[in-house]
Amino acid sequence: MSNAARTIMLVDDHAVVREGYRAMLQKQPGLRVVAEASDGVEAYRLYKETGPDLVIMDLSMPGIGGIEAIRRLKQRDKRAKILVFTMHQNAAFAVQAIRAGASGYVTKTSPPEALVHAVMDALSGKIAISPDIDHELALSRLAGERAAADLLTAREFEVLRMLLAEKTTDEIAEALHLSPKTVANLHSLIKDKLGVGTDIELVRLALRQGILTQLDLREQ
Amino acid sequence: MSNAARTIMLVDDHAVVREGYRAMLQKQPGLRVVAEASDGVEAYRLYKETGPDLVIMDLSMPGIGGIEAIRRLKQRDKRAKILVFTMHQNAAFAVQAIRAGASGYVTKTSPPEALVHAVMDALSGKIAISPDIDHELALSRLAGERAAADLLTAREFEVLRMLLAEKTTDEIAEALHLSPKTVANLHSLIKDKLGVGTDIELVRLALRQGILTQLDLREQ
DNA sequence: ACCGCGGTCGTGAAATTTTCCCGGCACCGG
DNA sequence: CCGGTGCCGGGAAAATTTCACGACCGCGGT
Repeated sequence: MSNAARTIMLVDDHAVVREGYRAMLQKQPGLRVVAEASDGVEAYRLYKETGPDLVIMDLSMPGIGGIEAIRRLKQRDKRAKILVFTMHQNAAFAVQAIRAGASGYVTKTSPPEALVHAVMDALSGKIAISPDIDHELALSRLAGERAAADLLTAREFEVLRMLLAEKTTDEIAEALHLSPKTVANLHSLIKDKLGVGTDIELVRLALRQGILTQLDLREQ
Repeated sequence: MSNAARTIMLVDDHAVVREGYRAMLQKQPGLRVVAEASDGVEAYRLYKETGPDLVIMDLSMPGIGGIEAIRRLKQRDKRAKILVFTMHQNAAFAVQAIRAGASGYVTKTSPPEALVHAVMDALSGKIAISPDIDHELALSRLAGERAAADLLTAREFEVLRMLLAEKTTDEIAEALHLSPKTVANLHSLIKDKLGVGTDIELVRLALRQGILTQLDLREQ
């Protein structure tokens, strides 16, 4: 064990949560919080300045989301260690985060020890996953629910995104320079591939898989 | 001012957030956290035991949600003071919470002082609303977006709920002992009344208005 | 009692959309 | 070159959505 304290940066848009992190982490000797950010771009800036040993990051944040923030941090510093700590008990998010380069995924419902434990794991290079997420992942595998992104071609996925965001078939057709007919065909094909019967199921699936996050709904 | 410390109960399913509350509140003299609960039923039990001056409560919790928890607490003790502190920057939730009897609604993105301030307001009998929610409310009024529940008749609302939850028109028809034709008519009428063109917009509206919460999506 | 009104339920027919099957085109690996 | 796959759209049948209409019921006012 090294003598020097390991440095940590906190990234969460809720001040109260950052306070909570601090209260939990400062009980642990050998850890020191050296920076706090409330969104992705601030996190990037502060990372450059302070170069912490570990970043603890939430996923849902204004501006660029947590996933994108992870990607950018890893792009800048391949060895950056980022532990995701979020309320989303959603396997799809965990998969995305790990793919983006996260060193671990812990949900906020976990007991305080779990966070400390995960921090230690991450610092020593291990990947830490919450038991509840492990379970979710296992379930989704068992259910054979494949990720929409894997199942659909790029074109189909694009149309799906627009269906969820835009309004009518015709608008999508114009935006993509396609015949309305083709969009309708794709719409039908997508539902077929994803195994849903109605548009409402489609939206629900998209939400489960994190294609459409709640946050997206508010903007528009 | 009374000499005795005002007592507070924290209700939030995320341990880290409760830690955060504590760190923020203990800086304030005259406040004392006397109980912590992680869900609605536990909150109810502890309220009976400890009878705090103020309850700080999150909305999204396992089991009975925060809104229902507020209702039950107020039912037991009409004078209970409950301050909602949540991540949901959603006017519809705020309206529901206040109607259920909450003494205030503050979002987690608010600066720490805002929470302390709201706590003081609530303790002195005032109703505290976050500026961002005020703004949301104003916007929704301006947009003339009426609550779906007000706009629809009981029957229509029932069908809407089932559309969002169940699957096909035929299944709803059977469950409600209606002709499939009638359900289709209602479906059409609902979209007309709510001013949406597609089912996808319908789901998004339902999410905005809190008719369908994200949590509902996971269960089923 | 009578009326008007709003909500509910259903029918039928037209308009639109969804679905299904098809062919053409381009690209890629064997 | 050929088979497989993705992409783009046409056409026609099938299903759904929409619209107009009528009937019933409960309710309050006159």
